[in-house]
Amino acid sequence: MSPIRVVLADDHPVVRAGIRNLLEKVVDIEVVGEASTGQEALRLVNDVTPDVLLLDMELPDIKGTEVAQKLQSSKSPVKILALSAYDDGVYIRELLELGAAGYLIKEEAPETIVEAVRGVAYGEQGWVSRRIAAQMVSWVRGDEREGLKLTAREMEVLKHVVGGKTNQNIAAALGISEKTIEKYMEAIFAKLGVASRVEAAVYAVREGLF
Amino acid sequence: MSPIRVVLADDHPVVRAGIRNLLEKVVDIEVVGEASTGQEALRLVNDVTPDVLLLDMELPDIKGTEVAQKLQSSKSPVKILALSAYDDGVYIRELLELGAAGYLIKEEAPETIVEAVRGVAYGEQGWVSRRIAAQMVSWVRGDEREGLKLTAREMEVLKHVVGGKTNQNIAAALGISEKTIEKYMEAIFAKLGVASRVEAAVYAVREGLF
DNA sequence: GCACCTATGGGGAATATCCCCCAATCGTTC
DNA sequence: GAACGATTGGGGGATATTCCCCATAGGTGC
Repeated sequence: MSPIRVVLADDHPVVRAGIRNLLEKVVDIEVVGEASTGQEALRLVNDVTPDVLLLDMELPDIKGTEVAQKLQSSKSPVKILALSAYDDGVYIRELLELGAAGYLIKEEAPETIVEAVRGVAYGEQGWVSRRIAAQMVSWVRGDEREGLKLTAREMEVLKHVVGGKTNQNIAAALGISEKTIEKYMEAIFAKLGVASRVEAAVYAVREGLF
Repeated sequence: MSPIRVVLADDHPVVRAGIRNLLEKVVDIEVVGEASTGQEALRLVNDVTPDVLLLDMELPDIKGTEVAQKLQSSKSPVKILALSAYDDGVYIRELLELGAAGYLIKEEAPETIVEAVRGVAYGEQGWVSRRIAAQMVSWVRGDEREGLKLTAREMEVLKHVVGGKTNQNIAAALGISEKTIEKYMEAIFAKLGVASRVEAAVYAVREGLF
């Protein structure tokens, strides 16, 4: 059987080296490319058509979720195995909804990563870390607060809030009315369950939304 | 000559594996221990007395700066080489003031890490990444804002700000006038170099002040 | 002793924020 | 085609924030 072909995407050379070393210890996996940015990752996947893309969420240019989205819409057959330092709910939800085959956190034991790569390569879906699984339980278990998901526009506004912008600034930046920004603020507060822009910003930073 | 003995402290197994692999490729370096928490790192350094401690700043239990401080006050001869994903000024300053031998960012090329370990082991001081060096230039160059350090009271106020409290709330909580809180806010903004409570809160969360 | 920092407070005014009210358009979904 | 969500916008008003002005009292340092 031919080996599983893997592309690594992570902005830290050390992390890439670590994973590459890890995967190449086993005979049935071959690392066929490394990318340090989202753009590179997309290009590489197109060029070398790997079986699995090990995709870090914290890339400098494009967000991991966007990379996944682009691959999904381009009907790429690559299996995406997301890798993140954080177990933040928003990312996980988004990723899995975008059809990622799995989601691992970096605290994971090295052997688990090998297992996961092998698993998704052979078609397993929903390969997630134990801690992620625990978190997903809470979503299913009653507190399925639909509101958690911000719209694209709301996320954009929130990003500016975190950047310390005033409603006026944000309105100018987005080219829409300040009144509309106020509307978004209200929606954001309601969805995040907070009562002020400061709390919203703190929430966003803590959850690693940006 | 006996090899350089190194202890790795990082909460991500993958990162540890990567660095270990990297360092063990060269004959004059030996990894004699791995820690995933600050406590473990402290214990390991005492037990195996390595030459160099490669210390990640984002540990789950104790902050990297505290680990450095404890080692410093216990007169440990270990050379601390700080490792962080971020080039944030506060950490760097604190670390270097605590006598860390160097500060690397994870974006660093693998070979540089080997060089840095070797450098500090042989007594070099102030081994920093190029990007860090660039940042330090701005500190030296005139804008030597000593004010960066907040007073105890200011920290207390800032903590409440992060908690989403209004000036009125904070005044009530601290049993002082709202007007005084306003004064503290102005001082905090000036010292942190921000222009609003939102920015101050975001700064505090990002720097892990609480 | 005098300068300096920390902590405390008042007055006033220009903005900014937040929370209600109201509404239209466009796309998807049932 | 009707209902829903996403996006856009207006009006009005109660608070909150920020930035100036001013001040006093206590501690530390040289």
